[in-house]
Amino acid sequence: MLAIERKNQILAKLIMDGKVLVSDLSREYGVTEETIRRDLEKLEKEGLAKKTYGGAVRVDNLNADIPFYVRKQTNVESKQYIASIIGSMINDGDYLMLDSSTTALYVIKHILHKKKITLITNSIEILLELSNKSGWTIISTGGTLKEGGLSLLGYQAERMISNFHVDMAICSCKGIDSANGITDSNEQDAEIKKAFFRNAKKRVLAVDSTKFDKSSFVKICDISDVDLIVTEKRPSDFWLENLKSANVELLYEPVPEE
Amino acid sequence: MLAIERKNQILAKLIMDGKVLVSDLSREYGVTEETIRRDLEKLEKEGLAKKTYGGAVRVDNLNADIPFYVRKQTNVESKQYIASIIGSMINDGDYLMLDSSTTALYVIKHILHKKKITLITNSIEILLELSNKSGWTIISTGGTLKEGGLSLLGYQAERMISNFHVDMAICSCKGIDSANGITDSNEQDAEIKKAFFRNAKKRVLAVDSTKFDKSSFVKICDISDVDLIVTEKRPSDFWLENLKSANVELLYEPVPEE
DNA sequence: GATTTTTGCGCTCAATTGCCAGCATTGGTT
DNA sequence: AACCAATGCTGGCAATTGAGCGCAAAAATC
Repeated sequence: MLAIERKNQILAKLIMDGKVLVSDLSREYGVTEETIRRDLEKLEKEGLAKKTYGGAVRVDNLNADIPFYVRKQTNVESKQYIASIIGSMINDGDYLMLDSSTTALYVIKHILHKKKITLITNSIEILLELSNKSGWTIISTGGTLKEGGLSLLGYQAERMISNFHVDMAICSCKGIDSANGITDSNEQDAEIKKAFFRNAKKRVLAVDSTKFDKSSFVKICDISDVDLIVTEKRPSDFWLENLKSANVELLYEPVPEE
Repeated sequence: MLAIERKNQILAKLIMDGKVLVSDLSREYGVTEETIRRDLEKLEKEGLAKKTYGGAVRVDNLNADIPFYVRKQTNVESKQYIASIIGSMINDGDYLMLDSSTTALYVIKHILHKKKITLITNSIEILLELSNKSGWTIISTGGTLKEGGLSLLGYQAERMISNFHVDMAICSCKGIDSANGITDSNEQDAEIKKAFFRNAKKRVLAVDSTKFDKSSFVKICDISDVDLIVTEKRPSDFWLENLKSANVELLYEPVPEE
């Protein structure tokens, strides 16, 4: 038996059982315990096992599996909070559009208990999250896979979006600024968001407070083009006034559910 | 014996058995171990093997890196083998369509080292697998997420597919039968495969040998409509004759690469 | 027939494994 | 809490086996 084969089998056993014992493995493979320890040592170096006295245990680094998830998850609490507010506005039977943001994914997690949701998204993570969901209608925009990301972009996606009209579109952005409006860091993402907003009755922008007074390269739309902005804490008086005059609703606290 | 011939036989053995030993192969082919090592070196460069002390193992991170969807992986060896044959037919710069089958996913894993591939797929797993790939163009068909699955279906997907024309479409099926042709278990999947085939110059059907003489509910197309069938072992004389008269190419062994 | 590719040989280097001695950890006992 | 025996761990060493490299011969290709 090849050394690597033994190592792989140990890994498989480790994954299945959660733990392995040096003594067992030594007997099972007919090698000395030192050899087993050296195998476990390698697995530990690869981040797949954690050695302990007498054996090793599994290390559950599901995050490490899908490299995409490694991206920096900034402001998780803010995004969760924003997502919970948005989630509380969604009702059974709603028709939604969601972009490919972390916040959108959190929104999904908050509304998993709702019935008969129909949604259109360009996020592959959302599709994955919902692959076991029954009773919903989940439509992917299709399009070109963004390099190094899990979102679908391009004119095919835009055209697909244009075929649908929904109650509410939920998008995020990179910056919101009174001079430049709502902006994103690249054209393709911005175009998708434009398309979402074009085809939704209610346009919801999810932005954590760090995005205020920032602007990025590509304009998505004017501030007055969105219907509702959801953030995680009370913006400055300037912004309250600004949004009010632009006739944009603002939420930074949970809404009482019906 | 030609060097390439030996290399292909080693590959076949590797895929079927999961591993090969340098010492065995050296004895079996009557060449020195260096020669075998050089063969394995080439296979490793092509991404088809992983050299290790004493031999080589199949690139079998496949089982390890799809931890969530631990769906029953039937006939893994057959599918791997079929995928390697198909993979060897794909060249840098090719335009492909791939359906949402396990075999298609394996094909992807076998061609990760190719350059500038453009592909269209309705498989979410393939999108995931390729989310970190740079230099390729990866297009999702979009469409409705299949309940309990990771594929995209529906007329939106079909329409997206109809916008593209590719060199080769690679699909699987549930059954192939001389009376009923090529069949699948549900209409939506079948429609997608029809669309793939409609828009491809070369239509490749990947079927493990258990699918022969089976038929399912929905017809995809006639046997004579496909250009190439790839399977993992020599079908019966009846089928050889049948496919020959239908003018369908058949492969069940690795093809010599250029 | 010339050129490129493949193969074999001899050599050195590297990897794997087992063994052993000494040290650390554990769990139970006083 | 201190102690002790059992079990496990670590690091060094040696033996075995495989790997890598350069070069020359053989084979295939043009």
